[in-house]
Amino acid sequence: MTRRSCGALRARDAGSRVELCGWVHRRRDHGGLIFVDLRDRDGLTQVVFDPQHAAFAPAEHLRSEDVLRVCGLVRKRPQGTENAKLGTGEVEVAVEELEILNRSLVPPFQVNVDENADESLRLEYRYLDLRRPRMQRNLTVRHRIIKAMRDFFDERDFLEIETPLLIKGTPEGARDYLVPSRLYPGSFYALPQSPQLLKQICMIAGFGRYMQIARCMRDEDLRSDRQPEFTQLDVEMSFCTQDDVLETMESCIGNVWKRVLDVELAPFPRMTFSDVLERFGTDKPDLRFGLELAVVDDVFAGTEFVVFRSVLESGGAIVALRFPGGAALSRREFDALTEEAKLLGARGMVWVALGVDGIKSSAQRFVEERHAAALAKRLGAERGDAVLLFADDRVAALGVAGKMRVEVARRTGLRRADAFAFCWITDFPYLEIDAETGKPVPAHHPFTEPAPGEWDLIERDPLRMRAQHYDMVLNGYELGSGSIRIHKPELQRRIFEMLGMTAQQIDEQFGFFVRALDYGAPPHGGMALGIDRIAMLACGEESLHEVIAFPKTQTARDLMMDAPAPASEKQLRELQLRPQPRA
RNA sequence: GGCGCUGUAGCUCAGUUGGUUAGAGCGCCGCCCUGUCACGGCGGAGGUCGUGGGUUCGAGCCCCAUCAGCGUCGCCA
Repeated sequence: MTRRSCGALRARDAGSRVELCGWVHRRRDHGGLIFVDLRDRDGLTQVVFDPQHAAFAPAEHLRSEDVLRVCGLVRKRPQGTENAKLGTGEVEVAVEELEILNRSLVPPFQVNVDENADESLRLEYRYLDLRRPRMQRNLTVRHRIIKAMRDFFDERDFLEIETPLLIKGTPEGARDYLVPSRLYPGSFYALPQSPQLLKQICMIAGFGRYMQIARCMRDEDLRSDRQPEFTQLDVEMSFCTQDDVLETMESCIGNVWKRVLDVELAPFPRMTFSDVLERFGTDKPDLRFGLELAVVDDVFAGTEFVVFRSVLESGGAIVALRFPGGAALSRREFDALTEEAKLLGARGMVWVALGVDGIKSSAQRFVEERHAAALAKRLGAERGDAVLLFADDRVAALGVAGKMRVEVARRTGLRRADAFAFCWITDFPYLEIDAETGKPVPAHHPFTEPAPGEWDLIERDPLRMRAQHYDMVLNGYELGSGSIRIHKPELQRRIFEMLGMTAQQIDEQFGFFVRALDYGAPPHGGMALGIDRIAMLACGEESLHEVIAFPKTQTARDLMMDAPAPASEKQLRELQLRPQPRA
């Protein structure tokens, strides 16, 4: 008698006696014969109860999700009753012994059917939701991804080093989750937004090659692709160039896709930030389809059309997007599309339908055959397509056109669910103008090394300075960023000063780090990739909820545990905390 | 924090212009059935429509507020 999983048995096992443990997936009671599909993580096996055995009577009262141990004889199913849909479908187990290990209440939603429950109900009864095939499959894929990553870096002589969860907060960046200190009332640990400084210190400590599957927390609002608590593949290397990091991370992902999904990835295209913005209107382009944007100021040079003319005169741009087959849209549909564009931030939208019987446009009087021909040529559009035009200041027009590009692709079915289009974005600007203060601030984090030979721009033309910073993008999602770090203490202080920090502030907040740089910090760089997003896309899912065992809702609650929850008086007293009455 | 969508039976949903006893499928309960696998057949129970207020002779439907889930903008160095 051997224990087997519910997905294991095959025709060759016929004749052996086995023990199976699992949940009642479904029961089919024929009166004189009862079939039960027994389920575990591995699959389903049909077990049969025959009236000749003592197990038959209790089997009449089995219900969905009861937990069983059965023993019996594996036998081939009678000819013609095999089930090709099941891996175990050639055989069944004739039950000789039944033990009901536990009963289940009637579940609040059907566990044996995918896709039928409300999100909040699934989260409240997450243990039942996780029993379902979809979540079992997704979490298995997630496990394999993480395993493949660890194996890959182990093979390359990286060391996994755990960094603490209770650390010192940083005022910059995302909002910290704070943990009050009992021993130091009024003081707080912060939970890491990332192990950034700690992994850099690991380089200073001489470990050379670090990786970690790291939990990170950010107290910001959620999205379907953003959780307050997430897992990242965190990597750092010493004595490396940007190309070294890119090669390492690309190989890692290539390995993961090969080992987990058996998909051979092509080399990732590399694009500069300014290039990708011009072509796709975003720094995280979805490259599963073309539909590249075109700036068509020249096509409309000297136009009488007041909207375009005023934008051009004020230094703005007109950005064109091809809509394959879009000429078939009705005016009503174009109007709806225009509204959609406005919701995405467009000031307006001009459409040009390149119909077989001529041109139609929302700016009919100003769009002539020569305009249409020029647009078609620039975009590679054909008769039957439409062209959408957005006029605004350059960045805004590109941005809206970029969002509409994705919408057009969605409508025309160009976003293939089974395609994986990775790319690298490089040469980001080092600084951007802070919208509130109008001052230049680092576009990413302040530990990034400027592009080679561009340090001196910090005095002359800081906004032209580029960063040795890079993003990995997949299907329009940012998977993660990395950079070559500053390793010279004086340069690091320089950046902090540019941020407006005094020497004292630098010492209070980052003193430990700058001091570490003072003691022989090697040149180093690295990257972090969001494992939740990687798992989501690898599983073909559109929400992180589907690849995280116990996710938070959009309001950062755990519906199963009902967290967060108030602390007891005793706990608050010990921490010397007192909740403020609500204003 | 702003805007939007959703909330009706255990679950997924339908519910006409506000008008008697709020429907369906699945699930559940009972009976029957020895080859089903979304088993089948017969019968049955079950909801006052997220919550609170308002308009009205009358509200699932209209209005206001509120809660929850989701989407989106802000935010995410």
